[in-house]
Amino acid sequence: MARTTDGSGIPVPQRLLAAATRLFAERGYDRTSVQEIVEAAGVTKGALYHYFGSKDDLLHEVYARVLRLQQERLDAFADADAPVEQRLRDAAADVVVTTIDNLDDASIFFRSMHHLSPEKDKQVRAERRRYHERFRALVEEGQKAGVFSTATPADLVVDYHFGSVHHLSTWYRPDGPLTPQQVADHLADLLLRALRP
Amino acid sequence: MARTTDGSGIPVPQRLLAAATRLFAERGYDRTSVQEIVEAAGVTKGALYHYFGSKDDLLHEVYARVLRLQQERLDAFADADAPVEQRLRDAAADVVVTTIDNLDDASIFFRSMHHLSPEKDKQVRAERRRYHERFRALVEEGQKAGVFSTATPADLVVDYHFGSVHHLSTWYRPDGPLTPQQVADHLADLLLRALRP
DNA sequence: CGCTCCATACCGACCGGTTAGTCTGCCGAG
DNA sequence: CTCGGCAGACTAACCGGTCGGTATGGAGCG
Repeated sequence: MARTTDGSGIPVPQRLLAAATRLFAERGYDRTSVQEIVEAAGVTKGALYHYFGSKDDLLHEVYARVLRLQQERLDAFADADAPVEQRLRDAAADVVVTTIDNLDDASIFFRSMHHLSPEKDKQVRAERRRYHERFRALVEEGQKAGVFSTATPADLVVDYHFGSVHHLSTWYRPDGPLTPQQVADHLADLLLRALRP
Repeated sequence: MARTTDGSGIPVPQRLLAAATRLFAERGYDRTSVQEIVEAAGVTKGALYHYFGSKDDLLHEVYARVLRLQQERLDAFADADAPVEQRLRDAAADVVVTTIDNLDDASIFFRSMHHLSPEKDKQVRAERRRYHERFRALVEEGQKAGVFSTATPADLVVDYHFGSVHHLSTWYRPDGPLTPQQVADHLADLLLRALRP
């Protein structure tokens, strides 16, 4: 049996990341001590600093994972072979479902950006920008094709929708009346309805 | 010359609140030390703890101010003598303008709620709820009157719009191409367009 | 008018406690 | 024997909050 696992069979780095994610979402980055993270992961500081350069690194890893996941999904929907209305609707709904499925990541994402070191912050912003622009391109495509209204600049439309995604971690509760898919359908519908010519 | 002012003529408690607001928005609540606040306000800790019970109290004051302001404005627009479409549009646009005019407060508001003590958090949540429900009532009124679509539950519509307001502090820059009023008109327009039957 | 006295406003050294990060060394696998 | 993987005691830097002390303006009184 390798030393890198305990009874759970999950490697130490991933256990640390999972514990950090949960705690960051629960109490916030600054209110979570390194000691708490390692205790939750069942190791000690030595292990943490063996795999990660700093507490900040841990946060950055959370961001990197979320960004990679969302970008991949958006690309898949945007590249699909379907009318632009359908592709936008699918992408808009998917980001909602994915966000709800990873609400911890989402609340960390939007609440703790300012805790990243300047260089990591720059990197994260660059990746977010890529994501935003891919989404905007979808809106612009529909506008040029005449199926979406041009009354509102595409940038604003994208920020409008992401605002609601951003906001999810504030109000969505898994034990509420709506399933993630239902919320996603409603929010995507609102977006598409706002874009009707 | 009274001791409660320096050359600026602004009383100490307000100077402390202003300094705290700026610093909380800039670096976050936990990253702002009490020492930094009192230095920025040109006083010492003795003065701060003379007027405020704790650092937490300072944060609570920021929340109280924002909530009072927004609630007053919403009530005024909602009680106006105009068609419901107009009242909702005005209220939706106004909250955007007011938020942009106080972007520091806004970023603190949505990023630092979890730093409030449980009782203060409860109080703030209760006031937010009142605000949310007043807004929702407007949407429901329009839905019952048949001027708004009933495809989406009113609660979700409200969360959708507030998501975009919430999001403003992330992307809006005063030196950008759009004035606060233009952004507000666009966002209110998106809301009303999404609500077309 | 002048003197006393006190509430208010504020100062700043200090305290107990916490924190991120370091470092030395053990341990078991290959 | 060696080396990655980890333990855990340790440190230096803060941090929020306290507290005894000081200065000032005005109220009350003779």
